[in-house]
Amino acid sequence: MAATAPPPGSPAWWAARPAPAPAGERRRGRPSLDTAHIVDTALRLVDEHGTQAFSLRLLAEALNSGTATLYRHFEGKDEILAYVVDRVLGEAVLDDLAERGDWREVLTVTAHRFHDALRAHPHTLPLLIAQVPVGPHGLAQRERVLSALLAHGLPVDLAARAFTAVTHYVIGFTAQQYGPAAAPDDDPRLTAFYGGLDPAAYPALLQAARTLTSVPVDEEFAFGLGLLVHGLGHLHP
Amino acid sequence: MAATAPPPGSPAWWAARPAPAPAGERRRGRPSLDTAHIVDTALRLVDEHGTQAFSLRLLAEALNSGTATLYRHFEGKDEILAYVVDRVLGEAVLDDLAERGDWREVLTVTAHRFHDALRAHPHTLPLLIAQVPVGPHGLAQRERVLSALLAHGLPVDLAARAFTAVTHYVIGFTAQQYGPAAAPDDDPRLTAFYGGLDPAAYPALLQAARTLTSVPVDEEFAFGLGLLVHGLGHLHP
DNA sequence: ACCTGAACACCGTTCAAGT
DNA sequence: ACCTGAACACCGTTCAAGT
Repeated sequence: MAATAPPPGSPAWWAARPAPAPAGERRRGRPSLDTAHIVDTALRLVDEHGTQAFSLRLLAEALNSGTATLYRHFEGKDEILAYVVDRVLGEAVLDDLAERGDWREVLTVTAHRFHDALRAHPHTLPLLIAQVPVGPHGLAQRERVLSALLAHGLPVDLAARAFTAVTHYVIGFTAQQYGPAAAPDDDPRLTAFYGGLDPAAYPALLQAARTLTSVPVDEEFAFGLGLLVHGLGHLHP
Repeated sequence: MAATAPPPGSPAWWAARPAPAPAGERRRGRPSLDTAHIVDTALRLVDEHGTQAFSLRLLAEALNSGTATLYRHFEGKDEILAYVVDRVLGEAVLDDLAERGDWREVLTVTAHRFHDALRAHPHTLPLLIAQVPVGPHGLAQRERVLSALLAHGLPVDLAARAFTAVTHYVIGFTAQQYGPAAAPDDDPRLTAFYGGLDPAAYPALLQAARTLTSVPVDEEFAFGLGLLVHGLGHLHP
């Protein structure tokens, strides 16, 4: 009867959490450590040291506690990381969307804000990918954006699909551009890498690389986003 | 002088590899294990057990060898996983792109093939996100697609940005839809999850969820892709 | 009742000892 | 010269012993 336990971060897993909406404290009365403080500290450590170097021992030490104590607040490392990802999504929530001029503006502003939030925490991107963003903050973001799109007259099916297309684009773009392995734009090693390729073997790629490296990344982000918004405008003026 | 070592999978790291183009064997003469066989086995294990459960001890056992032996072929776990990701990208390479009717078809076919390749190996998605796909197969894919787009008359700057926008969309979409934490479309727990949300707190989200769950995922993928291609057509007829 | 040191079974990586 | 068992310093997680 009891199927395999759902992986932390999946919808089924979040559904089993105490309360989807508020943060507050959880689990066994009023423990000595605040859960929000644990998540904040975990995010700071992931930002500073990366996912690889993040460990419960490191987290416990930063909290002046022991690893065993963490298990009184969370089920384990995966649960902590699921809350870290949701915390990052919380930074993408905008509450003035309804005041925007039209649905195009809502979508564009949402994408840029989401982009900024993810960019601020590049080491969390591989974690975000492994999860469906349906934690409390993820749901809040989705509700606000969809609500604003509907308020501006976009049909519900278009609004839903537009949200999916835009957020997926933002995640993919940010991950590739600012992910853990990405090089800075002006990294001489990147230039050296392309310069070291055989022009006979990669003619189109090298031609494109010359064009791309001269274009600011923000413009490239806006370009793809513009394609999506523009294409959508063709379906609903 | 010597900066910190570049992370495996980054452009700088790939640049330091022996040869960007061919596969073949590498490192210290002719070792007892074929590197391609190691990578194939590693991919199989990641597919079967997930990134989390994959370990060098598991890999060594599957190869009837010891973990120390693996270090005679690769620098470590990260390097093996970088090659695993590039191997998956190899499954997305198409070689009949030049025969397509126009650049729209090239882009659409590329996206679907990429989507299929990633979907076949969902556990590699978090790894792909952590990397810039500039291994041998990644470069081959990029070169072929760009070359076909140029051959069909797309200006080089549009071709480059279109490739980026489409691949990033595919990665983001596939990760969210088929990633390790994603639930199957028809998972009753997903329905239960949305059904358990407070309709007063999430009116727009629930309205959208009803629409979305009745739409096949493939159609949703095609929808976003269509937006990108259509938007691009507005810039270059 | 609540907390946690110390142990458990792992992990990636190294290296001296084998052949 | 090449290979690898066994060790090293970790890791996430558990639980009996402390307060």
